Amino acid sequence: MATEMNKTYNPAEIEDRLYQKWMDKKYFHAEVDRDRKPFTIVMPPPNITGQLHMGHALDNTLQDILIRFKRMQGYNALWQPGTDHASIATEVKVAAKLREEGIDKEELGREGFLKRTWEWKEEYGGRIVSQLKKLGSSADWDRERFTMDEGCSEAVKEVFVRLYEKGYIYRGSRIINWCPVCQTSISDAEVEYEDQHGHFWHINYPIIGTDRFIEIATTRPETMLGDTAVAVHPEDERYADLVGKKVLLPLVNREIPIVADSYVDKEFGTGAVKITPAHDPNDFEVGKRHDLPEINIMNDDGTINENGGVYAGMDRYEARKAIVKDLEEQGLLIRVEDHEHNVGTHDRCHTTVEPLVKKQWFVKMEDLVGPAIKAIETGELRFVPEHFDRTYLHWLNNIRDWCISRQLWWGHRIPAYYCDECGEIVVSRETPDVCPKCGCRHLTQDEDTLDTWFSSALWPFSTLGWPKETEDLKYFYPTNVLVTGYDIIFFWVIRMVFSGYEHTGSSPFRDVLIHGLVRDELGRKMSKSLGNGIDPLQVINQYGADALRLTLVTGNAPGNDMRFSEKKIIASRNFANKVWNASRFMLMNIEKADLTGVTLEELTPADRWILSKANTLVKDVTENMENYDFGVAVAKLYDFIWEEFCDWYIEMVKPRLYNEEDASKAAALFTLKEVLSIALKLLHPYMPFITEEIFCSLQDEEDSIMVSEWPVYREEYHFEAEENEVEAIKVAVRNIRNLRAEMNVAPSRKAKVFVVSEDPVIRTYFENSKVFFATLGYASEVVVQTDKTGIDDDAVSTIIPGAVIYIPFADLVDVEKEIARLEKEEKKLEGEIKRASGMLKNEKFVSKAPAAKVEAEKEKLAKYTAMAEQVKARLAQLKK
RNA sequence: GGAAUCUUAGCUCAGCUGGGAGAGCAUCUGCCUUACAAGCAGAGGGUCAUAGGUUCGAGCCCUAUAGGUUCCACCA
Repeated sequence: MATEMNKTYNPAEIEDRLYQKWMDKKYFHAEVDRDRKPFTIVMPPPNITGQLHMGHALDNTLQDILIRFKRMQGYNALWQPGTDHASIATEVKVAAKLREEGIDKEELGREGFLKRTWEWKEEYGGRIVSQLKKLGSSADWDRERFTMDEGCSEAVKEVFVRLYEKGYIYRGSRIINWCPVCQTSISDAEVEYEDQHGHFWHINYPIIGTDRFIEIATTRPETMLGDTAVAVHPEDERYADLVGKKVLLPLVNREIPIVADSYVDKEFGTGAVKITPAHDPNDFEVGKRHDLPEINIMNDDGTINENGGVYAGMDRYEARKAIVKDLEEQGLLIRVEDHEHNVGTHDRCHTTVEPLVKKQWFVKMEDLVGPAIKAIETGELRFVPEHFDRTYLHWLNNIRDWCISRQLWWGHRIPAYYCDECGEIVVSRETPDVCPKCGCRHLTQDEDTLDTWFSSALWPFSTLGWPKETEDLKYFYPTNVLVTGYDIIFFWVIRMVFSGYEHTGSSPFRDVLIHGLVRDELGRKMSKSLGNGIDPLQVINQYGADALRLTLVTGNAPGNDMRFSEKKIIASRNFANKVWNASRFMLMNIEKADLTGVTLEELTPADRWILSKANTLVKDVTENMENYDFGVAVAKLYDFIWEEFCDWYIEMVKPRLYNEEDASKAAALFTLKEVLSIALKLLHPYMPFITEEIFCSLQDEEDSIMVSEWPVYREEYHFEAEENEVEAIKVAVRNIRNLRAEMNVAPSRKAKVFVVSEDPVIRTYFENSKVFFATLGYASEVVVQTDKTGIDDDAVSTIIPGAVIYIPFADLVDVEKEIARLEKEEKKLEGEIKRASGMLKNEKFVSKAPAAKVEAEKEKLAKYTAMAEQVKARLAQLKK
C-alpha cells in the first residue's frame, strides 16, 4: 500500500469503505460489561423531517470526538442515537404532501392520516441517519430509537399517568397561545417575539348616563368585540370619578363596567385600557380579579365567530380594518399613531399567535423544578461554559405551567378518557372498558396529542429501557455528558433534567456541553430564507468529512458562535494533505527496514527531542479534551504535526535516511513511526478517516485505530536535556536562515559554518547535530571550535546564547549592512536586559514574586547580557 | 426593562488557575530542495474598545463608559 499512496489525499476513495468496515466489525456497538466503566452520550434526536445542516454537523462532530476519545481511553462507550417524531413539523409536511395529491387531511381522517405519516416516516425518516453516517458518527446504530416507538411510547404513557396521579398534570381552561394556521395550542417556549410596525388606535368609549367619553388606546381594535370592561389605575385622579360607571361598547352596544386595577400604567397611552379577558393574557388576569365574563370572539382559524355580530366570518385582519372604518364613521376614532411593538409568532410557521382561552392539559411546574435548581448548587449538573447555568436558572425561577396538549394527530395521544355519560375523566395506562364512576361502557379518548418535547424530555432514560429496570439502564444511566446548542436549553435540557430527577431520582447527565451556532461568512445565521446555508454533505463530497470536522472545531470555544467559510475548509483540507504526505514520506522509507530490537538508548538527541515533545503533547491534548477544550487541543496537535514533526523533525532525519551507511537509520525510522502513531491516535477523534487509513498501513498487528489504546504520558519518553539541546540548534538554524534571507543568498549557495563557543556543552550540541545542522543551515561544512582561529574578520555572524556563529561570505559582505543588522540585534537585546533588570531592581518583585520566577529572570538577564557583549565585541571589530 | 456575552494583527479567531502578545487566511521577499506548490524558507503588521481600580506584575481580576451580538420579559 505504501508505494501506492497518492501524492494528494483523496477522502472520497476511503471514507465509505472505512465506515462500512467499522460497522461490520461492530466497533460502535456497546453492551453491558460490568468489568468496564461506561461512558454514555445520548444523541439529541434529529427530526425525521430533518436534513443534515451545519448545526447538526457541529453537534454530532463534538459528540463523536468525545465518544471516540473515551472509547480509546478504554471506556465502554455508548453513543445512543435516534430520531424525533417532531409532531408539528411532520404533520405539516405530510398534510402538505397530501394536499399536493389532492387529499384533504380532515377527509382522510385520523387513522388514515396516521397510516400515511408512518409510511412517510419509513421512507424519509432514515435520511438524516444516513447523513450522520457520512460525517463519521460512531453512534451505536444497533440501538437506534424513535420517540414514537413502542418503548418510548410506553415511557410517555407511564410518565403522564404518574404525574397525573401525583397531581402534577391537570386539565383546565387557561389562556394559551394558539396558532391559527397550525390550529393547535403551543407552549410559551414556542412563541417567538418579533418587532413589527403597527398602529395605536385611540378610541372613544361613551360613558353611559353622561355625554362624556373615555379614551382608550389599542393595537388590536378587533378584540374590542370581546371587551368586558375598561380598566384604569386606582390612583389615577383623572378617572377617579368614573370607576364604577359603565360605558357602552361601540359597535357591539354592550354595557361594560369601568374598573380600577393596578395593572394599568398611568403613564402609558391614555391611562385607560380596554379589557378583553378571552384574548389577552394580562386581561385574563384582570378579568379573574374582577369576575368579568370571558367572551371568545374567534374561531380556531383566526376568523371572527358568532359573538362578533356583523363581523362574524371575517378574518381577524379584515375585521380590524372594518372595525376601524366603522369607528371612524361614527366619529369615535380619535387618532391613529404609528407604533412599534413586539408580536408573538409561532416559531414553526411565524404566524402571529392568538392568545385564546381553551381547555388544555398542563404540567404544574413549581414543585417539579426544585431538584433541577438544586442540581446546579450541588454540582450534580454542570454547564460548560459555566455561565449558561444563569440562563438555565433564570428560566427555572420564572417558569410557568407547561401547556402539553396539542390539537394534532401525529404524536403520543393523551391517555385520558372521558365518560360520555357522566363526564368522569379517567387517566390510565390501559384503555378503560367501563367508567369507574357510573359503570357505563361509553368512554372516549381525548383527541389531543402531547407536545413533542414531552417525549424528548424522557430521551436519556426511555432509550435505555425505562420504565423497566433494565440492565442497560442500570449500567449506562445516568449518562455522562449532553452536547447541545444554547438555543435548546429551555425546550429540552431543562425538561430532561427535571424529568430525570422526578422519574429516575438523578440528573440524566453530569455535564452539559453547550456550543454556539454555525454562521455564514458574514456572521449571519444560516437560514433557508436567506439561502446562505452551506450544505455539509456537499462539503464532505468536495473536501472530505475530516476536513469538515476539523473546520468545525478549530478556533471554536464552548458556547461561542463560529463563522464558516470556504477558506477555513481549504485550510483544513490542506492539513489533511499534510498528514497524508508526512505518512507517505515515512512509508516510502520504512519498507525494507527492520525495527525490531531498536532500543531507546540508540536514539539520537533529535529522536529523543521529538519523542519528548510528543510525550508532552499527549498530556496537553488529553487534559484539554477532558475539559472540553477541543479547539485548544486540536490547535496543539496541528502545530505539533505541522511544525515540529514535519518542518523540523522530518527535515532533521532526512540525511540519516538517505544515507545507507548511517548507523542510526533504524532509530530514526523507529522514532518516526512511534511519533506518527502517537499523533495519529490523538488526531483520530477529530479526523477519523484519514487517521484510520494511515494507521492501517502503518501497523500490521492492530485492526483499527479507533479501538487502539489512547496514548498516555510515559516517563521514559521524557528527555529534558535533549529538548534543550535541539531547541538550541533550532535557534542557530533560524538565525542562519534569517541572516541568509536578509542577504539574499540563494539556498543553492552553501558555505562553511563556524560555531565558536567556549562552553563544552554547547560544542557537544553542535557536534551531535552536525548531520542535520549542515542541511538545515545550508552549510558545506560545520566546524565547531573554541576560538576564532581561521575565521575571516569579515565573515558574517550571528549570536546565539553561548556561541557565535560565523559564515565567511567574503565576496558578499556589505559591512554597512552587517553593522546595521547587528545594531538591530543589539537594540533588541538591550531591551530585554532593561526589562529583566528593571524587574529585578524592583524590591517588591524580588520579595513578593515566587522564587522560581525571580530565578528565571536572573538567568535571562545573565544570558542576554552575555549575548549583548558578544554583539558589542563583534560591532567593535567591524567598525575598526 | 432585565440578563448574558463579545470588543486582541487587514480579515476570522485562540489565548488554559494574572508572570516576556499567538494561529490560520491575506500582504511582502526568496525558493519547482527526490513527502507535500493543497508545499518550503524568511519578513512586516497589535497602546489587547475607553477610563479608573486591585496587584511586585493585568489581554486575563474588579468598577464605570461606549459599541456589537444574543436571550428573557413586555405597556394595552
